Amino acid sequence: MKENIKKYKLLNIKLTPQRLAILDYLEGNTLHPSVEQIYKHVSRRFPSMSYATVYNVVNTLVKHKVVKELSIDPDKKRFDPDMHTHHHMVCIKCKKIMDIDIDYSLHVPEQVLEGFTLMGNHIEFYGICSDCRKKDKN
Amino acid sequence: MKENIKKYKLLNIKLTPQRLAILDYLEGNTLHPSVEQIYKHVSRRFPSMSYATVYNVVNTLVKHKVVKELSIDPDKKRFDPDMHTHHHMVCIKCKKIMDIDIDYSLHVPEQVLEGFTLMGNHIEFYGICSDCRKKDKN
DNA sequence: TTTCATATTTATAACAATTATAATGTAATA
DNA sequence: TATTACATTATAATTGTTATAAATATGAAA
Repeated sequence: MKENIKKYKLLNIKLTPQRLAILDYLEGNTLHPSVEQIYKHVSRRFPSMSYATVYNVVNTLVKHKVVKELSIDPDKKRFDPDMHTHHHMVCIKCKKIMDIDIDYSLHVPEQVLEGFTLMGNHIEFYGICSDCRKKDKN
Repeated sequence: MKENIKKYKLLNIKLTPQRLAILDYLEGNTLHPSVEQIYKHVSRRFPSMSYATVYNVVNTLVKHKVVKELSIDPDKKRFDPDMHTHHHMVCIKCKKIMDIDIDYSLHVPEQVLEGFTLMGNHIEFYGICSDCRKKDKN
């Protein structure tokens, strides 16, 4: 995608085929993939790709605020290319993560903050997705 | 604490000194400690305590819904003995986690859920705590 | 273009958090 | 107090992630 080439130019970091492939995979991706999933996908067309590169690239993208690191899944980091404020719905069975694009304005009173400087919030809704619900009936 | 002895009896699991020591440490604890912190504290009075035991006990407590596992800190699991619905404020610098006891009633419309069965939610407020803010000024 | 300094990729080692295993020890019950 | 199932312990194994260092590729300048 040409858009992603521009994106890298704007970041003033070197544009490598590996970086482009990873950003292309992430762009518009709502699966909230882990490093493993990114590696598995991208290495199909890019057999020389190493896990280290995926970690490097993904960490670079996070540092440059192009991608968000999610700590919803306690076992592994997952990544979200959608940088605008939104929330997530997580299935406690299959760990699927879905976007929730609702604006909840959450206020925290000064006396609760006690000097804490608020920068944002993230809501995790949890429950069981319809797929897992169906499987349960067996 | 006698309360915690009762708690174990109610769970119908064996009451061991290790389990009691860990639950005693967690009870009323608002530090959201990691396994390492639990180990370090409890092993002071209990030198034979092993990391494996802390993991075992803590996982048992989570399974029996006496303690909650938090995946706020991407690097390690942290634990919260407060089982009533509440939220957290996390410092992005020092990873301190503080409780937020405000009831936000968050509604998700049916057409967004698409068959997902909601069981609860958890809000993570993030920012910089007053301690870290002070240190920054140096 | 070609050259060059620097950043990136790669393979692999190291590390940290967590789980699995197997031997030993202990709590609850009869 | 003897039995038995379950817990603890030490340690090995596993998994996710970061660090290292050599080889390579990129972007910019000549």
